[in-house]
Amino acid sequence: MVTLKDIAKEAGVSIMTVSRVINGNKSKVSEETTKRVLAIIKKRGYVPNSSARSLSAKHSQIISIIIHGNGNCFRDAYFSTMFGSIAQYVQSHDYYTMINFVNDYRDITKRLHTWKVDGAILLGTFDKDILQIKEDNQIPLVFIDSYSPIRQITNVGIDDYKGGVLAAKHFIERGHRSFAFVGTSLDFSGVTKHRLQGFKDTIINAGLTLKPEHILTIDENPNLTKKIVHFKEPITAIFATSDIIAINLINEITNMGLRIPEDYSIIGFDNVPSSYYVTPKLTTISQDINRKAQIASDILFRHISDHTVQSESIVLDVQLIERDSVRTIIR
Amino acid sequence: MVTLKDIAKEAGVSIMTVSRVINGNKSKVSEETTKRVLAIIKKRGYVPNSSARSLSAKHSQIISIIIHGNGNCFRDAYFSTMFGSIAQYVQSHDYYTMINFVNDYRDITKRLHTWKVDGAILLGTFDKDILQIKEDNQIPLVFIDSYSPIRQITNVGIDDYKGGVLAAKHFIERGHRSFAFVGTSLDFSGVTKHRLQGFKDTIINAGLTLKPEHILTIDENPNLTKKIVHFKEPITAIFATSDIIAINLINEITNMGLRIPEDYSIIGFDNVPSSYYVTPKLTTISQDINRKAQIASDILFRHISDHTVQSESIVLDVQLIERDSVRTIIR
DNA sequence: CTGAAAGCGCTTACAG
DNA sequence: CTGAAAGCGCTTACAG
Repeated sequence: MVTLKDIAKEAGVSIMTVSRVINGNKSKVSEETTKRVLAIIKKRGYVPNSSARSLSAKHSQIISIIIHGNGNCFRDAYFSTMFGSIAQYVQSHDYYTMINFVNDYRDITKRLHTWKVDGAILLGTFDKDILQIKEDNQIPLVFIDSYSPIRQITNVGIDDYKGGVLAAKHFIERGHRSFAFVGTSLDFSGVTKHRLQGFKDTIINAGLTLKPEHILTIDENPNLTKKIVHFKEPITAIFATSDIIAINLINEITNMGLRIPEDYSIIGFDNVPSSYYVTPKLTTISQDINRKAQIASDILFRHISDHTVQSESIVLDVQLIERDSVRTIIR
Repeated sequence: MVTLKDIAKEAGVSIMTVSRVINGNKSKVSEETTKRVLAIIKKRGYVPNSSARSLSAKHSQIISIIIHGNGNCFRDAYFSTMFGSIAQYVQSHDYYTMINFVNDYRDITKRLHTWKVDGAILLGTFDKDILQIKEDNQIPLVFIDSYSPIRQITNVGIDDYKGGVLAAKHFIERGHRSFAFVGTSLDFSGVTKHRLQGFKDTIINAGLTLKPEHILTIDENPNLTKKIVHFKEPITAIFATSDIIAINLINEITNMGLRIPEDYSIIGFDNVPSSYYVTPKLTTISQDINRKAQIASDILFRHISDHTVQSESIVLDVQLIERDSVRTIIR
């Protein structure tokens, strides 16, 4: 393994000079020396030892992507597209990315500290533990899609409330009067809560109602579709909190011999590619995943290069993409 | 930042003793001391400094997942499911995973050496550079889906040839006599080549032909679908080298006012969830992604714990999942 | 079962 | 523009 020392020896300079050349402090080394050292580095195929650098410099050039959940998250197109996009940005900034799955927020600290990670992007729902996470880890932290009463955090999210509003409006405009909402566990996710709130508020403002028994979570309802089909008071419109859920619903309802959108109209969320390929093409609330990833990365690196930067919350817009899964009811 | 030294001082022992406790060399430390040290570690929230450990131990507990391509790979459900699954296995083995995108194989060496990575899993097509990669990086390397004339490499793949055979057989059994093949660039991918070979051989063995002009790559044919529809000698059966390609074909053909499977029958590859949700449900060649990920991880860790283990190539089986995208032609 | 010494390969801080 | 010294926080190898 070739080291700084080897290069220095061959170049007839001290290791400090080589170190400076490598770190691009060109102004401090004569051009001639720089050239010579660079040539030797290239010839010998020298690669700096990142561990040694981290140990003495007290930072690592590592960004951690913290994921609340496990590897199965990657089955969700929204999630994996976001992840890929972030990882790409991190690498293009010349940082290394580590990936960490966590269930308990306390795992985060260990994983971040042990590598002296320079910053982290947190994907998933950490809502109630955010303050503690922030206190335990005094490095730049960017949350994605988190909700917290704590103001001083940096979060990149979308207007989930508006998403709910748009869905409800669309249903109402199309003549629907009876609704259901399907999401992931409300206990956990601020995202789901806000989508529901927007949906509900809009319905109520229109003088209609969203019955509590028509608000369902996939986690607690193994026979979700059956339940919906057998509601005491039948409904015609279903708002699902993700395209994955919506597509599953379409599939199960269709398998029961019913039709979308004739029997049930459905709106999804995320606008993943599958929402376009499913039959009928899914009407959905779209968000710009790439933009979200880019903004999150940009903010993170800005915070890393200047620790005095204030925390900021970015809320991206959403819009309804009208396709074929909502029918018009004429009375 | 609390260090070994702090713990040692508080426990009234040397740092060596603390080090031994941390690394689980219980046999070498008295039970009483172990207990006391452990308690202090917990109390102080001590986390070992991985950089320091790497520097002196000359290994890192880091596994690198090397991806040939960029962040957009994660848009492919096959790819991202595989990735998530591997990352999960790595973490459950108490290793850290780093993710590296590379275009040029020479990037690999730098990224692996700088962190003294303990092992790597390589996703994507490295076929022609494999020998060089292996020589440059003397650590356990597991390739996934690579093809190389080099025998002494460790690869986990599937029977791509058989996949092609199964597709051709199915088409022929269903009365098809004229075929097209759609894949990614043949220059690059052994996977594609073998799928094509199996497809072609089977067609030829049945006394039929696969015309060279009916073998298309998506990279070099922007108007792929149009081309297919306007073949001089029309075809009825299309074998696509991935579900993504197949689903895109279904969509574009449908948009042109033609029908699947009535006008064109299609078989995909991978059996990703979307293949089930698309209309018509896609007949496809399925592979067990999770199993592939698990086997690759297992082999990697076996090689890490014992460097003398021989390289091995695993070939997993594939099967045809019959759904609704192939029609029966009765003559 | 326990510890003192040396060293891993860098950077920081200081000196010239 | 260049360098000698000290130190980052661990592990290895040796000694007892």
